[in-house]
Amino acid sequence: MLAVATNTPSRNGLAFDHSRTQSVGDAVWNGAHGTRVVFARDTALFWEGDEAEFCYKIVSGAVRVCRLLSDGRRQLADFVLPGDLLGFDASETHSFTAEAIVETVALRFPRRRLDEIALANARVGRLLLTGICERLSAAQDQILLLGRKNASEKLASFILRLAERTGTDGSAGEPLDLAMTRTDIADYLGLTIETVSRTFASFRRNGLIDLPRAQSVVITDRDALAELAEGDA
Amino acid sequence: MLAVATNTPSRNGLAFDHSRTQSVGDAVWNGAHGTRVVFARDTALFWEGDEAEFCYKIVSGAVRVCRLLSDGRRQLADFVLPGDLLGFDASETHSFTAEAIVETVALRFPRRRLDEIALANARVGRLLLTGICERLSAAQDQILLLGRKNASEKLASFILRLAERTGTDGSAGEPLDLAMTRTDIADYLGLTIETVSRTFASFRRNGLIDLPRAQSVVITDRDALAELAEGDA
DNA sequence: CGGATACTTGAATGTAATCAATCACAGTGG
DNA sequence: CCACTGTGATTGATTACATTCAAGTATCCG
Repeated sequence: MLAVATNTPSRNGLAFDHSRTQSVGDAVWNGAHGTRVVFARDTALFWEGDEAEFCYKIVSGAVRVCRLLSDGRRQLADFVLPGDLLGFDASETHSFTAEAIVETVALRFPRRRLDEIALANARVGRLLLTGICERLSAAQDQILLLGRKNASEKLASFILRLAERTGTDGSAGEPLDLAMTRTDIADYLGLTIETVSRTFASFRRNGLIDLPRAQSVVITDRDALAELAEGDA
Repeated sequence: MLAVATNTPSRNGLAFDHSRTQSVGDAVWNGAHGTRVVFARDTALFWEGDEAEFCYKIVSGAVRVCRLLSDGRRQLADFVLPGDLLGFDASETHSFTAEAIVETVALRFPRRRLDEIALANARVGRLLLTGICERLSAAQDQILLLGRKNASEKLASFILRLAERTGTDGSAGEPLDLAMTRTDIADYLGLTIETVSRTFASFRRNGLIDLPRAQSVVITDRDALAELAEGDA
């Protein structure tokens, strides 16, 4: 399986090699079942309301799953990273828009065909089920975050979860590189860009993180961040 | 399949007969695969952190899926109604607590056994996948609600969605009966009970709903509620 | 009827949003 | 080379919405 590097070096923090999150059943995804497709930065894999013709497994890059209210308010439901599944809507149309935030490679599967495969091979069906359960679990974490955490707790949770998902430790030697803009972070955490910026600044003043650049985070007090994230502080 | 009525008449709004939401594949759930279990009001089906030994399909009643922060803040991730699936965690332990909010009847399946069945019968696997996709879609709706809607929009969305899911039209002849307390509603919408109460009062003052009792909602201006819910107002 | 719980309402406070400048940086073109 | 432009990020001042704190009311159940 190819792991194509992003062509936007300044925003490649999420452009991991798929092998990093490889699961035991990945062999099932290879072969003739999926088509390898590439999306440039800021292009849509599909739009909300589109017929749900295809679903995807992300190989490299990063995707934002977002939805709009009619007056333009935007909420990101998820960042989808290599190894994750995308586009498995229960209905016939996609309920969210999916956009690449860096150049992204994905395996694309016609839903109809994947359905046939899953019916013929129950092991494939189980892989799908496991993948979707993981997205559901992530969604429930996000619900807790959005409903009951304050701005500091939200951002602390975000930083730690991103480090975990990307396999980056966030130390000075291996800073966490944010692929997404402050706008994306704000729309993910249910905040405004100003509040995100102020909270980053507050973390830096209090010695929790360092910010050599706006897109680069060095974790300097992981315990304090973890306490904040869990609401213990 | 039995449809056992709740024994708490004043809070039976969600105690539907399962047939109301019956899906074509329900026959698969019957037979020797699942054990029928009954949970009294305010008892847990399982706790966060429990080994995920069983999963469930709700037959009648209603369940709240909730999670706590260490200082006691609570967030409900979902209300699970008849026909819905529950407890399909990707990990070995449940990440949320599930509690019956009225007397609830469910079919209980050992995960291990269900896994075997799904591997042997791909149609069962597909039913599971469809059910989980529906929970994921509901979770993403909730993420938009929690992240970007204000108190009025949240409550309007809640009222309309509950009416839709329960098949109640909410008119004077068929009022919507709230099975859950203001505390549950507040913890579901990421608000306080006072704000929920004030918003109900405001809807009544403005002629959107009538509230003959605290647990009974009559929708008197569905269009206005719908505009609020979608952020158009 | 009495006690407990749930709900409602009021006043004050506080957190994050909004409105408004300014700064930093990258890319472009004179 | 350096002004010019556009975008993204930061910082400050003010406002607004929901929370918190505090009574008071209604409802349920023994």
